[in-house]
Amino acid sequence: MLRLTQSEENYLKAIFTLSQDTEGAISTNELAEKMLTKASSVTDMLKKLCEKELLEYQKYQGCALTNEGKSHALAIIRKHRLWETFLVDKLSFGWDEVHEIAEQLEHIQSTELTDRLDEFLGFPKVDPHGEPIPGKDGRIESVSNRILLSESVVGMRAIIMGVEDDQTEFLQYLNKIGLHLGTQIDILDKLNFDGSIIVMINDKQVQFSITIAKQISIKPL
Amino acid sequence: MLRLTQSEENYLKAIFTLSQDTEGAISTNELAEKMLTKASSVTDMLKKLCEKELLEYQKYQGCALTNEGKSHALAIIRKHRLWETFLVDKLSFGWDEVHEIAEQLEHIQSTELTDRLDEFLGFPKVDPHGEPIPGKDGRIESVSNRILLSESVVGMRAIIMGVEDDQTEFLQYLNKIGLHLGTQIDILDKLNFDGSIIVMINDKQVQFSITIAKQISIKPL
DNA sequence: TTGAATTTTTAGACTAGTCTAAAAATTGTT
DNA sequence: AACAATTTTTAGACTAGTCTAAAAATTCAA
Repeated sequence: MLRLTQSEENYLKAIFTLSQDTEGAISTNELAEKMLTKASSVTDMLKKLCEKELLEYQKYQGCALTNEGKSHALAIIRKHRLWETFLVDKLSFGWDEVHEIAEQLEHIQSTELTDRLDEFLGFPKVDPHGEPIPGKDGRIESVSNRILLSESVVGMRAIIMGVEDDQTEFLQYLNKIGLHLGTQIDILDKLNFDGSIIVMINDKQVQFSITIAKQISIKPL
Repeated sequence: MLRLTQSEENYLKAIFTLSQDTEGAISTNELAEKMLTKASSVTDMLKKLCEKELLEYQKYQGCALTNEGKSHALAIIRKHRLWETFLVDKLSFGWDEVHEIAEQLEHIQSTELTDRLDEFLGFPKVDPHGEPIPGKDGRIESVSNRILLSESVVGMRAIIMGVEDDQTEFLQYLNKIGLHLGTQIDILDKLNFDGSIIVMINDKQVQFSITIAKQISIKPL
């Protein structure tokens, strides 16, 4: 397998995740924003990754991962989520403390290590934030009837199934209001003018902005 | 604490280990050989590390770590040895399979992670090769009456206490002849002309060159 | 459908780390 | 103490990844 730099790996991962909720090609600017870098840097990297056949790229037309590129991205995501699971399950870190460390650990090169870690953890299906962990073969087991909190309807009762993992402060906030994986919630109301959602959590009312509601996934009961 | 690149960390570690068995300053060439690089590259790096006050360096006079530099080096060695212990104890790797992976893991930046790993492993005192693991504070507990096999005398009976960890093939060879930590050996003979040592291991006679004998440490019984 | 706004690319520069080749300093030997 | 051998440094170049500023392409709106 092609050996990649950390930077190349980070680009692949970013393109993959952006592709998850975007139809068609990913634009240079979109990617630059995600990578906290400049469009010109992105262009350079796209040329290089295209050269290596990890993605398709045509000037001014954005990019899309090839199968090769996708499987690289999935391998990195697999490592990231396995390491997060290790940190929480074995080293007792909080779910809000592991993202940064996993960002480093995901670049460790050794398939053997990854697979043994997977086994050591008991082949977990999801990471501490509820995100599915891709298998050895890169397959992600589809998670049943999950929707975003932003797509819920008033009156619904649901279970918290997953949250975005990349903002420490967001996770700390969830901790503070007592929201964890498996927590039961009731959708009390939605405000039409700004999309805010009012939710009952452990007998307390909490209001989520639409931005937050898009970062939480739930399973309706 | 000062943030260092992987390359800078590798130089510090190399200088530290070379200093262990060399009196006075480490020469540029010596370091270049250890780092598998050119003397000119070493000179550049020494200037940079001197600038950062991690070592003392004067043109043509070699270098020596400052206390700051030493404690950085010890922190990296601590991480390396803890990760090796993790790989062998928890993920069932062989002692001959872990060096390369630990070379990557030793650069993960998180003191919290290191200390929790230490705890998870039960605060081990030595790694799978018998090398002592520096503590949080950088202190290495002195290992009692260990000598190099090369310094043994004929007729001596001893226990294997440690081996160099950085050559996979050497470790595989030791596996093959049934030599592990704790194995008992008898020194049968030493050949004056080349320094070879003939040893009895599990009722089998084995001959070690002086080069090998310097990479094995023992405790006389 | 054309001109303005936006997006994207190019050109050129910078840093970190490395290299080769040549110059300079040190060391060793007589 | 002087010269030869060795070691070390300097000078200049290269790659990867990034940046700024300017040019080019695309998109959008009147």
